[in-house]
Amino acid sequence: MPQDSLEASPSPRKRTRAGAPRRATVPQILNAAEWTFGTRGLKGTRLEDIAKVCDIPKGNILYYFGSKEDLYNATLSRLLDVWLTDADHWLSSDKDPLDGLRGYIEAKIAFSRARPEGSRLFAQEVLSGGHMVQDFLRGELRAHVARHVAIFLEWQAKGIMAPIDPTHLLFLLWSGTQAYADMQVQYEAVLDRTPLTDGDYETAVTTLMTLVRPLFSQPASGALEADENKTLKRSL
Amino acid sequence: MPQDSLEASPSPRKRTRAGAPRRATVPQILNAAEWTFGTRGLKGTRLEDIAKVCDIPKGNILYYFGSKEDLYNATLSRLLDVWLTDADHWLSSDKDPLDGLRGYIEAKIAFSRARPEGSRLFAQEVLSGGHMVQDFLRGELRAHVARHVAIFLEWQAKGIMAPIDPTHLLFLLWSGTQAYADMQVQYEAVLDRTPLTDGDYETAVTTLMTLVRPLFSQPASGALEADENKTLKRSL
DNA sequence: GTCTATATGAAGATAGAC
DNA sequence: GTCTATCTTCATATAGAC
Repeated sequence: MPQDSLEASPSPRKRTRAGAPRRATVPQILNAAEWTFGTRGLKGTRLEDIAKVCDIPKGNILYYFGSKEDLYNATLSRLLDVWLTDADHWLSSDKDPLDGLRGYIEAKIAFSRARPEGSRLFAQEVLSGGHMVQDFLRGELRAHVARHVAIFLEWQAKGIMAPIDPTHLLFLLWSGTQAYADMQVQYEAVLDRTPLTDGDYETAVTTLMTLVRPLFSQPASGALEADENKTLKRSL
Repeated sequence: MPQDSLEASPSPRKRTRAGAPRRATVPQILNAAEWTFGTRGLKGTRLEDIAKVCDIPKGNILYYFGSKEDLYNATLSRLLDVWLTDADHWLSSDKDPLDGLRGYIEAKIAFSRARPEGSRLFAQEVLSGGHMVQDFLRGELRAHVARHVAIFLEWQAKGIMAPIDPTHLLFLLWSGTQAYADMQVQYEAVLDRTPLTDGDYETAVTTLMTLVRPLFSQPASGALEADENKTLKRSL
């Protein structure tokens, strides 16, 4: 029940069996809120818009959540919960690096495709200064980064990964994958396709993998095709 | 006078020598608007905020620009003008690919650093559906992409560039560089530095170059350092 | 041509009905 | 416990003063 943590629930004292409408409505509101906040921002969103999507009177939203800002926070926190856990387990020091990275990249791209509004919501928030997610950024996210950086460093210590700044590499993986949600309309306009196709998202993964692969190559398989006749052993 | 194109100037019929306050005030307003719109979005921005920065009464803004939306459009269009021209000349088929790419990447990062609000303004706009920049996306930007893609394809035809999707590679260059403006607070939180240092931005460039370099390697210089003793000639 | 006081409208929150 | 009518605030835009 991650989303309940921030919810201003009006005294759920006695374990009432009522609240059937509540259990149905609250997640519905959160979904609609994620969509609307993600595309229109906090200020750009009217509670009535969310209400209309849910087909409920706008007052009800303020009944379930105390205020517009509270709803915004609840929506954000539900999102952040999914986020990290989703891609976190892909990278570990014992797995094959390239397999792990491919899984990570595919997971991030899949998220951008499946829940673009979520990605956009977070982007909107960070873009606007990220005041609502300061704790998250300085806490959970920093820990998440530290874990992944440690893995990269381990690989580099073992000599199986090229010397590249681990943190900035992560930044590039984030931005490259999330942009397929955040900059979606830009990409659609450039590619002249709405929506983007399966093939487009596959190409996205392939392109990222092509850039990442040489970091692990002995020496550089895949950079140029049809070229397997080269020195395959490295100095280590 | 790019910004005048969208400006609702009230009948500048007779070539009046007045407008001295105008010439001083209008750019000032546009600068303040770029900042405010970029960090708070269209809806999140109050004309009074912009007015306060410029130290003028808020009514004046509506005098110079017809409406809030008109000011927003003017701000956007001034930004887009700078944008493409800025990095456009770095890539050309006769230059050395890696030099060109380094120039391009450095220019984009420099822009992210020098004018982060501008980058954020554009990001906000695209994130929100990009309705105000549809023409730009489907016109100038698409042409810009076509030019660069053509160069990449030429390099690939010559066999000096690895087979990677040119458009998606561009996407990654954009997202990777712009994120240093758009996701600035996130990066600052992760790196625990505010603001980011010269070194951080240098590392950003280096990291991107490390990923891009193998695309042009004979066969893969730079992927792992201290390893210049390998086959330097390719099959072509 | 430049600036200011006022009107108009919209959206969030509250209090009270069911 | 759930929902709705009303209040209040606040920001844009207008009209008119200087």
